[in-house]
Amino acid sequence: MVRAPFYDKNGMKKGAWSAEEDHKLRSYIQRYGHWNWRELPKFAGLKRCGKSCRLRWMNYLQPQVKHGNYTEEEDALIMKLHEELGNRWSTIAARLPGRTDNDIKNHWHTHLKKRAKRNLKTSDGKEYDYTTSQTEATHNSEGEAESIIIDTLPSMILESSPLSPTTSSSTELYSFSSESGFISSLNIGATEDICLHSSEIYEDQSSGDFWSEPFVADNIYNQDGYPSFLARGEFALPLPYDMYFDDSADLLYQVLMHELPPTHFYFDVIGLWLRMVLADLSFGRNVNGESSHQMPLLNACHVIPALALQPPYFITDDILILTYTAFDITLFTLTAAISIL
DNA sequence: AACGGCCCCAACCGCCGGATA
DNA sequence: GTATCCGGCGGTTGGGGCCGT
Repeated sequence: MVRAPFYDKNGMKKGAWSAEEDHKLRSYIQRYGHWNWRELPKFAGLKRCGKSCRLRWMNYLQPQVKHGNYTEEEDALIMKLHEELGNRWSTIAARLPGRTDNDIKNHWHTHLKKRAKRNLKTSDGKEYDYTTSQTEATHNSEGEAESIIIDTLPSMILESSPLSPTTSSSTELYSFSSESGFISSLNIGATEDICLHSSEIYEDQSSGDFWSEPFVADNIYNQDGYPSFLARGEFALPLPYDMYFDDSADLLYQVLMHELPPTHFYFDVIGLWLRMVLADLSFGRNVNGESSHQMPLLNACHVIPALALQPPYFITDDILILTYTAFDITLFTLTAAISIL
């Protein structure tokens, strides 16, 4: 029924999606939203292009999406709307909750197109009375009228756009994690996990638990959503604060490289996280410092708590905390903790 | 049972418009 | 004003499944 999976010349997987891929994509989006389709597969641990991920999510994985089993009233509505709008499938889909443009398009070509032709012929020149058909169809067996719901179902998924500055506070971002109710199973404190090199971390994406598992450390945040150790002032910047205001993630990464012993086994892992987060933040704001619709704060949200997670392992007496405040991400302060043993 | 053709639909592709740099 | 990026849209395709011969 679907195309056999294969890899293109760029190493991107194409063709049918596996259950594991579905699980990774669904888990990631349900937890962090889709902030940038092109970047998303990297963080979700998928070897797919962003477009493919978007398509898979929009047409198949979204929880409110219905498959098949078109009702008579849905068929009638599609035929009526198609007569009015033509092949504007997305517009038609917007009028049918739970149905996607692709699904409606397929349904039209495989079922309704023939029926429309047949209706035109059998009605002997008379137009098919969609209104009558719909009215009849919307009465159930008890004779009570059922209205066709036009409004889109409220999505349970946190959408990334538009993410207004008002909703961009760190408090709300962190509470998103908490309200989702996921408990971290990331046992990063275990010796065998700590000793992973960053390249192994990347490779481990396919196993699921590194990137796909949530990072939550509720007890380490104060009521403002900041890490409690940060609120207590238990940090110091190794360089003038202005040094950290820069668009370049690489620059800050270089600072870290200079400040920290590169042989430290934490360094690769945390440096990698920090690099990714900073790249996201740079990417997510425009020249005026305004957050754009592509703001990947949700991604930052899922990375940052991890940095302060498991206090016995990351919060030690010898700790370096770097604070990077994006210009107007509304008091959102990115804090990375680098443990130096 | 074997074969071939059609059906169905998930997924791909190319293009477009809007936003941003 | 122009270039680039990204998401969205609609047309098309690939191939497994079904059905008739």
